[in-house]
Amino acid sequence: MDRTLIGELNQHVGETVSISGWVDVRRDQGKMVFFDFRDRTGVVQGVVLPNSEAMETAKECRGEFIVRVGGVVNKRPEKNVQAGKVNGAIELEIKSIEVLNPAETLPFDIETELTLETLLDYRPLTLRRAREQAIFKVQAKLVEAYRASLIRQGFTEFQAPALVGSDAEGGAQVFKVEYFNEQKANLATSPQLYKQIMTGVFERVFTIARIFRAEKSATTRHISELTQMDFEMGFIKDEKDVMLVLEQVMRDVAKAMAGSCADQFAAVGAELPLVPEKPFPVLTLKEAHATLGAPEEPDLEPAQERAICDWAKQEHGSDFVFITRFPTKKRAFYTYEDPSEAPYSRGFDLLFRGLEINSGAQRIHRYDELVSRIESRGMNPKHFAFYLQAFKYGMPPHGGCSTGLERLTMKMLDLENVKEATLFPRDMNRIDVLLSSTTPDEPTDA
RNA sequence: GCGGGAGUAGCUCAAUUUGGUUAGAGCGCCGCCCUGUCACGGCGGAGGUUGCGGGUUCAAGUCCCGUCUCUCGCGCCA
Repeated sequence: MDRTLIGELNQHVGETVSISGWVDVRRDQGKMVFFDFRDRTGVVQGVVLPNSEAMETAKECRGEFIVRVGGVVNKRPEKNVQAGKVNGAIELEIKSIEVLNPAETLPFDIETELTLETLLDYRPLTLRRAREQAIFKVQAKLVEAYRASLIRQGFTEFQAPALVGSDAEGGAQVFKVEYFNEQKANLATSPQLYKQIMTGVFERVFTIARIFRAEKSATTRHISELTQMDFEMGFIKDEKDVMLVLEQVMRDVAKAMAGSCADQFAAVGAELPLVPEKPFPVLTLKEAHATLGAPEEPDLEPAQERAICDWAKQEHGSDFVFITRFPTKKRAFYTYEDPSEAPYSRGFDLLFRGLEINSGAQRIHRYDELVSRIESRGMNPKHFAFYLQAFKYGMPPHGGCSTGLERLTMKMLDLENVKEATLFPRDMNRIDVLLSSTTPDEPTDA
């Protein structure tokens, strides 16, 4: 018999069906055994009645067993209806159970609170929890919405390389890689330079790239491998054009969350993002410090980021707030500075619920200017020759920005640690070794 | 990198303040019972080198030193 999905069982009341999935919970009452079964579409209760042929197998089944279950979809008696619960009005009267694969007892309790360490040590299993499923469904939807919004706005997606030849940007700590012929290579810390090159090709581009940072940071918002959602666009007047596109992306993302992730937000206990009808509030760095009654500094401290976001929520009903006009010396070398605006540059950060989730700017587009900026930062333009070709041969005025996917997911769902928003987080002390249990003799798929 | 907090059963935590008999609980697991449960319930049971090493003491989970790990904040960053 064909498989019926659990989420569609309510359309098959009175029919004999076959479902396949996991044993979520078993409640053995002696003469009767109840189960909750789950598949990708939902959960349903099954009941093995006294004297059923399935009883012997039912007694053997435990949590996480993979089973194929045959039975009849029944309406529940009135007094047994579970209001508000998925499939709460039906149940499966079990006629047969086939164990497709047994399972050992899980080393943790599936639906109780776990420490971060346990959560990550048993990641292949903890990801099966309803909460974790909700988090990564939301993350998938964030990527989908980001991509859809930019495509709608005329952007072309491209794939950025993760292996790069030199530490072009400086600043961020890099992971070194042994390359062919004793050459040195690094893992990319950003797709930035390739993104600019591609702007010279397609005018409006974006990439969703894995990047790697070897910073020795132990915080709730740092990981060593992360996903950066970047776009870059040509023919802008100034950084405000970039901010407008980003704001539209964030509005589309928020709309997607409300439209298709309400259940997931409820499962995690998070609030949907607060998006103002008016444009997102914008403060210069100077104004931000003034608003907080703090002395002017070259950047916002984490506590100040949280305070400004509280202010934006109170005064503008917005979970989002832009900060602009950072000192040029605090920004990356390619950041544009108009002489009339010095020493401030045309960069911006987007704060969301107390955290910087995006950083962007208008970029330098003139070759000579870029070369002299590189030199003034103590770097050698020869090392950037590959990149600089794009600027020597016709590069439009342009700008772009970069969103950290894990941070966005974290704040979207009000999670306490970015690692909760990362499927397989890498940090100073954690990297899973998938092949550690295989001996050299043992062939692997890798 | 700097500064706090923590490490006790498979999981989540008590017991540490003020050192003192046999280190407890809930969940999970195993056994028995249970015909309407839905975190089912009841009875019973197994399960511990208190992260590791050293020290103080008649006596250390508890105090001291070292070390490893986790965690939070700062720096830095997305």
